[in-house]
Amino acid sequence: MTVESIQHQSVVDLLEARLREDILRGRHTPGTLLPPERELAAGYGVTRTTLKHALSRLEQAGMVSTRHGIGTRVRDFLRVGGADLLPMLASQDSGWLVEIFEVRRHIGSLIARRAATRRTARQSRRLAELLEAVAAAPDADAAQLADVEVHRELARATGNRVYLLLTNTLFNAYMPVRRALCAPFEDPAKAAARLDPVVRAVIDRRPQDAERAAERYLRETEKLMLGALDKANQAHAIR
Amino acid sequence: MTVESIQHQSVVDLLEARLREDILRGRHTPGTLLPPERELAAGYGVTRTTLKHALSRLEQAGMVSTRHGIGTRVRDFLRVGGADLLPMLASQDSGWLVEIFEVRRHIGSLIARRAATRRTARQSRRLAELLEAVAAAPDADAAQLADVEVHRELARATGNRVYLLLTNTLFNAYMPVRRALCAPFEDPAKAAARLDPVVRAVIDRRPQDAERAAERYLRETEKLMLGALDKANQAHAIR
DNA sequence: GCGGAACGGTGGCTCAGCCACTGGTCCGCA
DNA sequence: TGCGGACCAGTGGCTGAGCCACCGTTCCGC
Repeated sequence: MTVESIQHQSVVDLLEARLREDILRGRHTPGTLLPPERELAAGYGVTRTTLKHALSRLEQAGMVSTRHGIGTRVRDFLRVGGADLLPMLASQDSGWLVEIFEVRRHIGSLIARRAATRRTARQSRRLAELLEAVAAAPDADAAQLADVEVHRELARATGNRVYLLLTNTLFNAYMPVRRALCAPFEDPAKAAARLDPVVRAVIDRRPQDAERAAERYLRETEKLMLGALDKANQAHAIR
Repeated sequence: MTVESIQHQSVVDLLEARLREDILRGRHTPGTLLPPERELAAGYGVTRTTLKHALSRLEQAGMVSTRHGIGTRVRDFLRVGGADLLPMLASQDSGWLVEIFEVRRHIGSLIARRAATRRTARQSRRLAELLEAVAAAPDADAAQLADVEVHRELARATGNRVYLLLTNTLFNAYMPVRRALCAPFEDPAKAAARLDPVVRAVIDRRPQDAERAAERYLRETEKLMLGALDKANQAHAIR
């Protein structure tokens, strides 16, 4: 049993999730003012202090903006929000996953190409090690996490720290739902074999090949993930 | 003088900024526990409640992680953090700007290419309008904001909402320092002229041209921005 | 020797209250 | 009648004290 599987949902966490959901579902329209804090807190059955903690997080996430003496306004977050909204959007509506994967594919290819021209010797060694770790993973879950590490190292090998942060953002986006997406890693050895051409091309400094291999790898992985997801959804629908 | 005339920096805002700075400057090493909340609050001269608001934001930003009964640990945010850290990193150290621009160039080209194949008729019209708005901007500041709108619409024209969020993230990263980067927009008409080939190629559905034009536009703009920044830094150093 | 109870320390959350900011109203003066 | 300033009601900002829940350790009794 891993640490992350059991999340202690604190009151603030729950409240935040609920507020977010109410906003995403359109109960509070973008552009309008939320009810006063005292009223809202009473409505959700919590203290104003607790409500403020939750609102404060939503504000930092860019979903609402608060002004002293005025109130709290729901922002048009799809217009001005950043990629850090993705985790909550993805767990709310799986339509986002398709779009996330597409972008991941494009950017992943970019990263692989660039890593192939910039990687250091040390990073080559590390990539080889991490690929080994994928193959040696005891189960799908561990393989999935090991796979993420390989991609993090690829991003690091671009020599541009922003690529690493971007990769993290995209991974974070499907971390909350990753359990449903571990199909490609059921057989860790095969997963490692699919990933191998990418790592090899980067180590051998073949940018074009690296780009193509990454594109291919990401496309295959995506297909397996979404295939499993569809199947699950169908089973769910039948039931 | 009471408060900063323009900025409404609340206590929580200031406290958050200060904590962040202390972490970024290495006063609290990643991996270690922060002092207990009661102690930390006393140290900063605020209530525990207020401190918690600030910590709660930092936690959501991925810079610290709090566990009940244990304490608050400083996370290795460069390893696991997302792109939403960029605004604070960029305003802390201008070295980030160079890397942000590079990624912006790569992804901007990607977006232009894709927009050229996917844009709708409505989006074409809107792009043309927004380009007009850049040319008609009264000053550099307005031109810069109008320019951002064009890029947002380009991202929207990819048909993939994740690209819009990503674009927002990258823009947000240099929004805090954008005043120092308005050099390319001193002459709004010229700025619009530089941007014109990109918009035109997208409207005409010429993906390859759009990609190249975007690459070129972003490279030029970047050069102007960083050139102005260097000059400012030199002047600053001399003084 | 070992298992469970107790303890000290930590964060989670509540409560009641006062302060500060905003926008509108209303009154007094010209 | 027009207008400017004082006032007021409503809103978020912040406080301080307090209690609860959780964790790791220690210590005691079996």
